[in-house]
Amino acid sequence: MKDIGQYDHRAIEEKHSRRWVERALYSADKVSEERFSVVIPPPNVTGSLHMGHALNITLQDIVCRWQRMLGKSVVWVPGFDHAGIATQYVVDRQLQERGIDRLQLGREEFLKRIWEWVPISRRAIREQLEKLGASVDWNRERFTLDEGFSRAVRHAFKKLYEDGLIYRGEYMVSWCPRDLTALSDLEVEHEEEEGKLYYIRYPFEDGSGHITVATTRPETVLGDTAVAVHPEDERYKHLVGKRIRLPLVSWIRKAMDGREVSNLIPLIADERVKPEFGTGAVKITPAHDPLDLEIGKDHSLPYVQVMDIFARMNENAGEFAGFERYEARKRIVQRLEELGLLEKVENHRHAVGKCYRCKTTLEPYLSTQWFVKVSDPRIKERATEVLREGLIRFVPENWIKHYLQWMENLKDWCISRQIWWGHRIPVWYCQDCGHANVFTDEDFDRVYDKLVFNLMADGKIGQEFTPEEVEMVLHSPSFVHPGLSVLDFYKKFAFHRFHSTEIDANSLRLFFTQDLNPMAMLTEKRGRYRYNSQKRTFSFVLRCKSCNSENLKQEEDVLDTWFSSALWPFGIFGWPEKTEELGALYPTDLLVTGFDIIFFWVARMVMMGTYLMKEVPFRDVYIHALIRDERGQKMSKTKGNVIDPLDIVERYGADALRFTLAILTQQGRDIRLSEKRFEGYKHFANKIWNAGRFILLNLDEDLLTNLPYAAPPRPEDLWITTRLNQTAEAVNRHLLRYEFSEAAKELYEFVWSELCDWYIEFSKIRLYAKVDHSLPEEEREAQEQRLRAERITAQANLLYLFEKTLRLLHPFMPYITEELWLKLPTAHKESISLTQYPQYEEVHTESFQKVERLKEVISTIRSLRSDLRIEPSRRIRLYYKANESRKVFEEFKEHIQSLARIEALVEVEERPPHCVASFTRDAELFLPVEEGIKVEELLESYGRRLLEVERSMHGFVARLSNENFLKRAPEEEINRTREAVRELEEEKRRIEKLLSLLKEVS
RNA sequence: GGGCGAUUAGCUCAGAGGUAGAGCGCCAUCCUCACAAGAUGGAGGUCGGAGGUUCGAGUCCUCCAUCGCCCA
Repeated sequence: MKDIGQYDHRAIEEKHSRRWVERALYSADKVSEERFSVVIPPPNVTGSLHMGHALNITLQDIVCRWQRMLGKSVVWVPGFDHAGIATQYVVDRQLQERGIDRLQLGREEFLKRIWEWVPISRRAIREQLEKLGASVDWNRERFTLDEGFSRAVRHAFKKLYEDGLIYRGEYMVSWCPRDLTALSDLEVEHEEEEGKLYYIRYPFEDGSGHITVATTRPETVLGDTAVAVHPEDERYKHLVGKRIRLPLVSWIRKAMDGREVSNLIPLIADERVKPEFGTGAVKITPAHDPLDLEIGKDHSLPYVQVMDIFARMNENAGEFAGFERYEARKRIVQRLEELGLLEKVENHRHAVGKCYRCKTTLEPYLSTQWFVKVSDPRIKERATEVLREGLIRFVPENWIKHYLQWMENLKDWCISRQIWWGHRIPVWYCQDCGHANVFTDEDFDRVYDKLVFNLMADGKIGQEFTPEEVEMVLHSPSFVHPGLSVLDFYKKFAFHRFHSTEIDANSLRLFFTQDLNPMAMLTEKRGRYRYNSQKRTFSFVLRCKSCNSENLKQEEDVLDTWFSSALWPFGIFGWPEKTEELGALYPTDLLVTGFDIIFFWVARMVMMGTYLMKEVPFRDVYIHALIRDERGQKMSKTKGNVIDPLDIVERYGADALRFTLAILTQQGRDIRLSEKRFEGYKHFANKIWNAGRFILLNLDEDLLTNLPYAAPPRPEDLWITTRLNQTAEAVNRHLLRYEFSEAAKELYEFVWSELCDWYIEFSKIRLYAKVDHSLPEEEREAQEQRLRAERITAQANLLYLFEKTLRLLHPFMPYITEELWLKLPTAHKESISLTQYPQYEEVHTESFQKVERLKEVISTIRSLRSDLRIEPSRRIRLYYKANESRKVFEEFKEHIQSLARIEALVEVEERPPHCVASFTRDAELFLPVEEGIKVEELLESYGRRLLEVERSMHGFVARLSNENFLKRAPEEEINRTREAVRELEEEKRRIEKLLSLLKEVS
C-alpha cells in the first residue's frame, strides 16, 4: 500500500504530544461510576524533572492509560509543589549572584521575585510532562500555593487548631543557620563525622578541686547552667549538690525568661546521664541540646542561649560575642588550654545533623514553634489502623513495616518555618490581650468578605486597598490557569457555591460603603471595612475573638510545605467545600511515589486524610525504587552522573525512555541505569516501526472490501492468535499486580520473538506467493484464486494482530503506537488511547502445538546449516525421514523450505549416501556432503551435546536409583523423571549414531 | 546500636522446592525484497561462604562474609 519510511521518534512524538494536549484528550469532565483517580506527586518548582520523576510519571501513565482503555473514567490530576525552603534557597542564591541580599530586599519584594521565577520553572516541568506523554488532565492542574489551596490550608490549620491538634510551644528544634529556619526531624540528615571530644575541668566553688566533663561542642560551655552525673555513679555520688564555677564566664548571663544567671552552677544527679560517656559527668546546656533541655526542665534550670539565628555567639558569650560558632570554639578551646582547664582532647566519631537542603551543620536551637500533635491518638491510631486493616495497600508490601515502625516512634511535627515563601500561618496575635486568633473565611459570611479576606491573607492585596485594586487582582489571570481570572479560579476551584458572582470595582465600592453606613452598622454584618479618606483606601478589619481589639498582628512564619502537600489528595478536589468531585473522586485509587518520601508525604497524607476526610486518601500505594547510575551510585549534579530524561527523549525518544524504565522496574529494587539501556529499547521501537512498515506496505487498498473472499485461517494464524491472547492475559495480569517489568518483558518477547521472527516470516509465504505460469490455464486460474484468498487472509490477520498488539503496547509506548495505529485502515477513533485494551479471548491448542513443533524443525535445520558453515544464501537440498513428525514436514513443507532456506525437501526411506545428518525428536535429517561443508564443526557440536546429555542423564539416573526418592517423592515426579531418562537415552543413542556416521563421512 | 534489602553468565537483572533464564555484551556466518537500530547459529554459570531441613535446595532455616539503605 504505502511506505511509511524510517522511524523518526522526534517527529511523531512532538506531533502527538501537542495534539493530545490541544484536544484535551485526557480531560474527564464527566466522571462515570467506574472511575480511576490518581493524583500526581507534585514535582516542586525548584528546577526540572530528573530521572526519578520520569520513572514516577511513566509508571503512573502506564496504569492510567491501561485503566482508561479498560473503560474507566480516568482522572489523573497534575500539579506542582511550592517547596518552601528549596525554592527560597534557589531564588536567594540567584539574587546573591547578582549581589542582592534578601534581608535588605524585604519580604514583599523578595516574594515578588519568587513569583516571577516560579512560572519559568513550572513551565519547564509542564513541558517535560507533556514530552513524556503523561496523560494527565491539564484542566484540573493545581498548585500547592494557588488560591484554592491556600484557602484549604487555612481551613485545615483552623480545624486542627480548634481540635487541639496544633499547638505553639518552646522546643529544641534543628536550626539551619544558613537558611535561617527551623527544620522538622525528617529534614535532618545525619552524617558520621570525625570530631573531637574535649575534656574540660570545671572547678568547684569551694576550691576542693574540679570535675571533668567531656563535650563535642565546647562553645556551648558559655550556656551551661549545671553539670550532671548519674545518681548511682560511685565516682561522683558524694559530690552532688556542690557548686561549680563555670570556666571563662565572668559575666552575668541572661536566661530566656529574663532571669540573670551567674557563673555558679550546681552539680545535679539525673538518671538520663550515661555514666559510660566521657567521664560520666556532663555539662548541661538547656538552650542548646535536646536532652539537656529535658533535664533542665525537670531541675528548673535557667536556659541560657549563647547563639543567634546565624549561629554567631550573642551577648551572653561575653568576650566571645560576635564570633561565628567554629571560630568561637577555637578561641574557647585555646583559652581553656591557657588556663590549664583543658585536660585532653580525643578523636571522636559522631553523627552530626545537617540541613537536607544546604548541608549546613544544624544547630540545636531553643525556640518557639508551631507543632501538629501527630502523636495524638486521634491522628496516630487511625493512620496506623488503616494500614493494619488493609484499607491502604502498599506495593511492595514490606514498606508497611517501615511505615508502622515510624508511626510507633512518632514525634510531634514542627510545621513552622522561618522563611517567607509558603503559606503564612493564619494566626493573628492580639497585641492587647495576647490571644492567638486563627481566621479563615468561615469567620465571615458574605461572599465579598470571604474574597477580600482570602486575597488579603494570601498577600494578594495589602492592608489597605481600593476597590479598583481588588477588581484588578480578581480579574487578572490566575497563576495556574492563566486562561481563568483569579475570580474565575475561585469560582471553579474554591467557592463552588458562588459561581454566579460577578464582581467589579463599582460593586465593591458600593458594598464597602454600605458596610460603613450607620444604618448597616446596627446589624450583625457591619463595620468590616474602614475608609481612609485621606488615602481613599479601604481596609479589612480583623478583630480579636477574645477582647475585640483591632490591634492584631499576623504570625510571620510560614508552614512547612508538607503541611499543604498532606492535603493534596482532597485539596485538589475542592475541599473544604463538599463538592461533587470530592465525593466522586476521593479516595483516589492509586498513589505512585518513591520510598524516600513515605514519611514526609505518604504518612502525612494518610494522617490528614483519615482525620479531616475520615477516609483514606488512596487505596494502593505503589512505591518505586531509586534510580542510580550504572555503578549503583545515587545520581547527583555534584557527582556529574545524572542522566537527563529530556536528553534521552531527544536522542532515543520518549517511548524508548518509558519502555526502558518500565522494564527495569523491579519491585523493591533500585534501578541501575546506563545510557546503553535506552539504546537497546530504541531498537525495540524501531522493530515495532518496521513491522508496521512491512504490514502497511503489504496491505492491499481494497483489503477491507475483499474480506469476504478470505481463505480460512492457517495453523500459523491460529498459533499467533493463541500467543497474542496468552500475552494479553499475562500483560493484564501483571499490570493488575503492578509488575511493570514482567508485563513489558511479555510484550517484548511477543513482538520480537513471535510476531516478527516467526509470524511475519511465515506470512511472506502467502504474501509473496507467485502463480505458476507453466500450469494449464484452468489450473492456473484456480491457483490464482486460491492464492488471492490466501493473501487476503494473511493480510487481514496481520492487520488484526498488529492492531491488537499496538493496543497492548500503547500504555508503555504511547507515541509510536498512536502513530502506527492511526495509519491502519481500521483506525476508527481519534486516538488509540480511546480504544479498548485487549483481553484474553481464545486459544487454539492443536495449531499452537503444531507450529511449535514446526519451529523446532526449522531451528534444527538452521542449526545444522550453521554448524556446517553453509552460508545463508546457499540453497540446499535436504532429505528427511520421520514417523510422527511426518505430518509436520508435509503440512509445512513450504514453511520449512522458506524459513530454513531449503531448495528441495525430500522424504526418504533410508539415509542417502554421502550425507551428514541431524535429528529432532523422531525426525532424521540428511544433507548431502558437498564442497565447503565443515563436518568437523558438526562433530564438535554433537560432541558437546553428547556430554551435556550424559551429564543430565546421570543426574536423573542417580535420582531414580535412590530408594528414598522412589519412596517419598510424588508419583508424578517419579514418572516425569523416568520419562526424562527415556528421552535422554533416545537422544543419546541418536547422537552416538550420528557421531559414528559423521566420522565415516569425514 | 536497631531494622530492612542485596549477593545467580563479562554487565544489568528474572527465577521462591523437582533437568539454571532474559536483555545487553562476546564469537561465527550473512548488507536474504520491514528492520545492519537487522537476520541466523553459538560460547558462557559447581546461583557469596559454611552448616542444616528435605528423597531432592539459587529456592526453606541458622550462622558468617561483603555491599547498600533506613532509623537512633
